[in-house]
Amino acid sequence: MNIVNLQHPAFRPLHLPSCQVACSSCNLREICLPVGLTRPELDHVDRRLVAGRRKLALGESLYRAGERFDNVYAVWTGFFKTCVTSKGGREQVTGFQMAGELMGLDGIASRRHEVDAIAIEDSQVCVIPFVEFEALSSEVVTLQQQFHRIMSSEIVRSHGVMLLLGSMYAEERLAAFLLNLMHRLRARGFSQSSVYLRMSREEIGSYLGLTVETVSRTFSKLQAAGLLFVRKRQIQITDPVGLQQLVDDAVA
Amino acid sequence: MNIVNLQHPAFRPLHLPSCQVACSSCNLREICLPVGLTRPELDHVDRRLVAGRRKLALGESLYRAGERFDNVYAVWTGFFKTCVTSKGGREQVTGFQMAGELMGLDGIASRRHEVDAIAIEDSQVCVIPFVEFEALSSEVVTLQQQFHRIMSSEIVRSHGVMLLLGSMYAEERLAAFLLNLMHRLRARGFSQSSVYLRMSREEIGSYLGLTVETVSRTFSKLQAAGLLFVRKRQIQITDPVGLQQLVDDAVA
DNA sequence: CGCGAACTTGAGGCGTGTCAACCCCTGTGG
DNA sequence: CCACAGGGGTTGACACGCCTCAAGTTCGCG
Repeated sequence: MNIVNLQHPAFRPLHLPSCQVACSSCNLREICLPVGLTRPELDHVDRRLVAGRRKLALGESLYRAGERFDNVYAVWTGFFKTCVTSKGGREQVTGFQMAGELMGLDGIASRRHEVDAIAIEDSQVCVIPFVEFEALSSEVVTLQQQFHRIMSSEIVRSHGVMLLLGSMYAEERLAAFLLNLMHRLRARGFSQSSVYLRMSREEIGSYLGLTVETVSRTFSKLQAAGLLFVRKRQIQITDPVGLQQLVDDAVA
Repeated sequence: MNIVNLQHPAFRPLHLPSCQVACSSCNLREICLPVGLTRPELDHVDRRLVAGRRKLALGESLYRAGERFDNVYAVWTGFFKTCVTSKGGREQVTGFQMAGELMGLDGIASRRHEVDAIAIEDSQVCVIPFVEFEALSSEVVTLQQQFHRIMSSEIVRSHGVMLLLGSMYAEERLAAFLLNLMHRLRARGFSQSSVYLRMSREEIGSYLGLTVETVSRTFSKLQAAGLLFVRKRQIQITDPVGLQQLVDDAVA
């Protein structure tokens, strides 16, 4: 009873906006920013990068487009979406972020955030002051390299989304979305066949460039094809190979 | 006659794959990687980042998806496109790059290139060995910051493309594309109303998630609406404000 | 028990893809 | 010089996938 992980959300005063944080003792250190850091490097990061934590309830925004950029954020628990909004008021979800993923990179260029980041379930993030982080990453080479890899991955991911939005049918888009989600969840130790979706059909549709109705119909179609079972937000993938083929065979 | 700019393509032995290069004397230093560097910093970069140059003919590839990643590249002259190809063989243009813009950032994460980069006119690029660049950027803070800004900009740009692909009509997409192009050309001292497009309708269509025919029809429609004149690849923007409105008013 | 939010399903319309014909321009070769 | 082929671009007719609008279901909650 006295060897419980005090880092666990259940043992933290959740109403406080922030508290002391240490990458070295975080259960996410193998999939988050400090991947590959040696013990001394980790300690160095702990001493220098005194990031606080911030707790957000479902629907709360971590930051909004137009706000001043000071920090990047690592998701610790929970789930987020990021959206751009056009002048005409149209909204496009540009991504969903889960534990260990970085948010706020969009703000580095202009020193203002360019998207909204909104919690789609009760969540907690590590706050990383960017100026300090940049300084630290000059000293800790591995950290710098990891940061560059993360930004690069985000660019690669966006290219995949462009391909999806530019040239795939609804079924293919949804299949690609689900496979990507399962893949990321699996890397975090969750089931690779069953998910409870944190996002609404509306949000999925916005991400995939489809309407709610089309998303719903497409779920039904994939179910009818025997690839998965749907019940509201509970998804059971029954034929991952078939789903993957749907994505791969996308035209020719 | 003896104060000509010897950096100019016309005065260089174009058949050589590379030659000595100096950021400090490059006419692009104010829009390329070394933006904001002080004179001593520039000199430092010149000494350490002995990038060669590489010349490519129209249609040649700078790198291909799957190839090993060693360098990033700065466009010096010419024009490039980058494309992802799905397993099914579908191709999506993910961007067009012009003088001063960086290519190859997609390879940092996996150490393999994830897209094809292809010259869409005779071009020259500066070759920047990435390992050395990363080391140098630890020393020259301004360079590191500028690099982060560039990667961030690329992420922001891709979000804009997602918005475009996910929720805009053909007219709006083409208008947004043209305005973006004109904006970047203007920053390089070119006319803000007239362009000769380096890319085919096919390539524009791939970038915008449209077919050749729709791109062609949409050009005609914009011309009929009095927003521009088209003659093959020669474009004359006659009503930039109207074009901008088309983009801004995109739904509500 | 009733209300609202999220989701599903159906019917019909619209924007864009598909297919095909045609034009224009350029380069090649007689 | 003209004939011809080929690639890029334009235009039209039609098909089809997805959006729109509308109704109905399920579930949680006051």
